[in-house]
Amino acid sequence: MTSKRERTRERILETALGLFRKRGFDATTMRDIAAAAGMALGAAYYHFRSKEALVMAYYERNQSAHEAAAHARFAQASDVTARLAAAFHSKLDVLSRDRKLLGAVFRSAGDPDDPLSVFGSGTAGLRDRSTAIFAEALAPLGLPSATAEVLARALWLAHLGLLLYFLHDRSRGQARTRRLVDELVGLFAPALTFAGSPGFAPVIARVIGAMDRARPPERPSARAKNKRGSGEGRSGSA
Amino acid sequence: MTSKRERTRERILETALGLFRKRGFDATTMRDIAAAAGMALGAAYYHFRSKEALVMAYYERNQSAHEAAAHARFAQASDVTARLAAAFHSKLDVLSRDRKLLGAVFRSAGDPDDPLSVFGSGTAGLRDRSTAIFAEALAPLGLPSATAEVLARALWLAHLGLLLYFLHDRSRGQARTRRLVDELVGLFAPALTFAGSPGFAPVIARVIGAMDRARPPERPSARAKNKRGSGEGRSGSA
DNA sequence: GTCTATAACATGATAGAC
DNA sequence: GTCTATCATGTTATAGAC
Repeated sequence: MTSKRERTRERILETALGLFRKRGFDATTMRDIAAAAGMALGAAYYHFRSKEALVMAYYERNQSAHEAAAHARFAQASDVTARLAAAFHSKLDVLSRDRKLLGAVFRSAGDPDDPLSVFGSGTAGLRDRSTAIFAEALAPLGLPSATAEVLARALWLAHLGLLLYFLHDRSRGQARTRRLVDELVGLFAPALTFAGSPGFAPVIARVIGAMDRARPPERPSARAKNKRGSGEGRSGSA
Repeated sequence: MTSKRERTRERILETALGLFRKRGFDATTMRDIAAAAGMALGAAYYHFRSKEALVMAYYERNQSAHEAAAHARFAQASDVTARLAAAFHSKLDVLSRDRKLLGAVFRSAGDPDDPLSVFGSGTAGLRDRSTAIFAEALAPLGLPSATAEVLARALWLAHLGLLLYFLHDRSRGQARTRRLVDELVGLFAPALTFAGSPGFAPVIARVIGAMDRARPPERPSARAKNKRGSGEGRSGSA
């Protein structure tokens, strides 16, 4: 039994996505969404604290879709080249209708205080799930776990870049992005085969060391939603 | 002799940067800027068509600073490892005070229609200048020009990633970012030495081919400033 | 051409009543 | 949970002073 809360949330999200797809993210206002969902502006904000939160909710849902799609493809793909291509292509498949929304995901990337930043702690769960798919793609290599983890993270990063490319790609059906995936996977996947060989151990160790030292210590998550430094508005809970 | 126009522009930009640095980009309003610069809101907009345009003006200026700083360092650095480190570190030097502004640069990255997007045609000039610095760092290798160009572009891309890391880096003096530069440069620069050797020619050719096919054809620059699909506002020049 | 003063607008977001 | 104000801000517009 879905609660009323959930049903309302769903209705808002569905309505918003429809409008985003049709007009784009910026051209769709929260008032449009609320009106189309048959409720007042405030009600929409009650369920989603910001317009970008709607995109994040969508993205969370899509993560599940990506997992399903990737797993389906993985079942047919045993070698790493095919599995990597499967991981990337299935992501593109899942997002194909929604390039217009995708930009909103990146908008907060450069703001460390934004809870919705792709790199922030607020999205860690989603990030881990996404990274896990790439780890699965690499599974047949049987790499040491530390190596596999580093590679999966690197692939997740590359996948972000790919989405950026995808989003800017005006070729029909984003054919260029599709080809780019094939070319890059074809180029680098064979090299990965060597990543487990003993000769590369020192290199791998060095990369792992560098990435470990580089990884920021998890901060206690500063829940700073207030952009306006002074403008406390009327939120005066003195 | 600087025109009045230029002097006023300078004053606005300087004031804005001061406020951005102190309070951050979002917390600084155009009204604040105009007031602090001792002029009316309209005057600020007369000189800068948008708030982000201020950031871009700043970025343009910083590009020049980076060129100067990098060249100064290049004069002392002959081997590629040192030159690459110089290129990256000088960029960080130039931006060190301004991490709070940097986020604004990335905000529009995911919007293909935004003239200020780092990947868009509106910023092509700045992008080329920035890429050129990395090409200079590689100069001692004497690589074929096609190879050098591909590598320089790749480095420019990596440098964007570095800025993203820099911006999120909360370590004191962004020490982690500094170390990351050293580690990555130390790791990859030696490998670049082989990029010119005949054995790697086929690999390089393949990468160049992939990147050429992937590069989008320069579009005739759709100067779309109008985000709101329908909202023509009052600009009704029927 | 540069700027002031002021009003207006659309939108994202919030507070407080019901 | 939902609605009705109400706000702050980016941005545009207008009319005129120098």
